[in-house]
Amino acid sequence: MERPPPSDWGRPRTAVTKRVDRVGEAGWNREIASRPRKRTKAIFVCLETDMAKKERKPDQGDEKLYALRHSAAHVMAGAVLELFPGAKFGFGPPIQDGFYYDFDLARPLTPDDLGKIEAKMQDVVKHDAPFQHRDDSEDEVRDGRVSIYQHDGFVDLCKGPHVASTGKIGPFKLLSIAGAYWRGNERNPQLQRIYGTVWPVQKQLDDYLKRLQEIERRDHRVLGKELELFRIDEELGSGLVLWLPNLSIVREELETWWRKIHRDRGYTLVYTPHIAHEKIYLRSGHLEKYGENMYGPLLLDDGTQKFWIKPMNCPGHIKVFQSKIHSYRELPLRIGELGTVYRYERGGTLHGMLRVRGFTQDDSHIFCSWDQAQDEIGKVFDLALEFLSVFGYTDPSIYLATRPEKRLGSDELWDKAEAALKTALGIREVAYKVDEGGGVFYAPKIDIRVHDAIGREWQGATVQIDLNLPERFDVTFVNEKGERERAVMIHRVLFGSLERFVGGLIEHYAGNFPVWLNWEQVAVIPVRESALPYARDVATRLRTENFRVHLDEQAGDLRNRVKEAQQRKASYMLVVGDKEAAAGTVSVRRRGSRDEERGVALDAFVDRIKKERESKALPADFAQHEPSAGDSIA
RNA sequence: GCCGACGUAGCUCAGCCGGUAGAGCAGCGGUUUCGUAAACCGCCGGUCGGCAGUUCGAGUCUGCCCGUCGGCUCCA
Repeated sequence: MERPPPSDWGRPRTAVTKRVDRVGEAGWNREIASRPRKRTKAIFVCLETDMAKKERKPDQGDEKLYALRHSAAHVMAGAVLELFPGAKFGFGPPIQDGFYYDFDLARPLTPDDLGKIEAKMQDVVKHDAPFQHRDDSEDEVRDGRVSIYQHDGFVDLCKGPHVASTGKIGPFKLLSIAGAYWRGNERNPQLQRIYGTVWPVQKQLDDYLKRLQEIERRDHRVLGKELELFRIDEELGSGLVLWLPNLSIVREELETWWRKIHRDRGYTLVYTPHIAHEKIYLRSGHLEKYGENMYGPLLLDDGTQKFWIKPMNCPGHIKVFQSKIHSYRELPLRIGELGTVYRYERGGTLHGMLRVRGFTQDDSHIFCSWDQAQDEIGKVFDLALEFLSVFGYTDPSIYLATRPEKRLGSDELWDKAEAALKTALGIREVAYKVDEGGGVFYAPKIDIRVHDAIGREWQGATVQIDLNLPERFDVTFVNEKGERERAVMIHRVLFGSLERFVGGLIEHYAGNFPVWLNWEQVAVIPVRESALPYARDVATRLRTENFRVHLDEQAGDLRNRVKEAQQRKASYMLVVGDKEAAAGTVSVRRRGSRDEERGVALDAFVDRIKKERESKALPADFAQHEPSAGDSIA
């Protein structure tokens, strides 16, 4: 079946086309043409547009890696063209750890094709054909200069840089096939994208592939099954998470701690309903702006009453605030809730616990005056950093996301809000990057992104100044002059959603939770039946200290029972036999370790694990890996 | 939602060109009493994602739907 070509592709020609209409947002405007077979197989035109002149993105690698990835992408494109005559080409940029290239082909690619393409690429690499650069061409182009790279019989018109010759391309591997919209716009036709990776030396490729395996091993969906953490049941509904008993314990601990740190910081914790009358979502603008994602309506009283399931907690918190008139003396008023919301996300976007349809936000709305706003933002900011560091997330980077093109509220308000965020960051002297236009339609925001144990970046916390709802709901307080004044509404989350956060934690810890969160803090394993009474005493003692203990009463091989405790990810295994019973000691073995520490006094152990629990210490088997070596060549 | 792949017992997977399901682990019942990552024997367990269709006959072929996975788009 022939798919229609992307709408703004050029017609095949015998020479480089001169039709260059406009510069796309993606930066590279290109036309495709084909030349007589023998000499030239395909031609790309890359104009030097503003975007093209822009610096490389940091994750595309330094200049050498960029060239390597870029060159591999072009060699791949050449190989694809040989195997699929008539193939058309989209973009093929370097990306973090590799490259991709988009193609329009007569038939869908299969995994087998990847091997064939790889083989062709190997041939080209063996050939060691030089990448030749020409700075102009015989072709007319309205604006910009044409820059051509050529290797073998294959001509690329693009800006480079490339490696000197195809032989300089290091070990590579094609990884996956995926669909991708032409120019990233979902109204456009879809192309087939091949992802690949390439490295200067074999060891780096091996390391990278090992890292991919490590990521797979940590996948929260896999660990979620193995450790009985959560389940998503088709019959119950996709995107809806069942927290199994083990993970429920983790959540309970997190929530308890969350409540404590919020009460300590002057937050008022509330509960609001899960469904609400249509009126409120008409007023808030949610139905208009967000209706497609909302569950509902629920029709009652013959359809005259409409209710919707809440997708956000803000309207409820505003109603809490408005339950009485507030004096400036009461501000800032910090209203917080572990608020469960439901959003109908498109099917293809769901992903384990990281992208679901029902989730609980640790949501807070801070109502204050403009004078107080930057101070409040600063406090949230400090809290967020403190909070994230407890989990061992490191190397936070801060982004200030400013007004997007499509937005609500006057420029004057946006100026004020952005200024408040900036000042808060400035006072704390933190380095931050500006994400121009990255704000949401109703608010500029500060995002905190952190790195996990294997160097991946996660969205940590976000702070926004809402410019929409205070107006719509006429949220006010009484100022010192006795006048009603518009309140500022700061919206913030720390976890984001508990589902996403905990899903991320599973991967971050690789299932090895610290003592304070672990569902099985101690496994008590008697060597044989004769030690069972003592084992019971040990378990009882620990339970008195509020530890979660698994007492292993089954008969069987000790080795096997230790293995099972390791597999359940118990933080500690206490093996007790007749010797321990006589001495009042335990033999301590830590999760992940093959060594045991014998003859530890029970009291000493209790003391140790209590300290570990109270300090929320990261587990001994937690290792912070180096961030991806990926972006430069040492 | 879109492109592609996939969907067999609680889990991981086998099942050749269509002839009416098989293993390991888990579970259960025994046996084993054993000092730190898999003791032995037996048993139970499957509307082969769902609904249609082709066929004498479908887990195997076709269509639609649901779900999952890799991405795109979107996002907490």
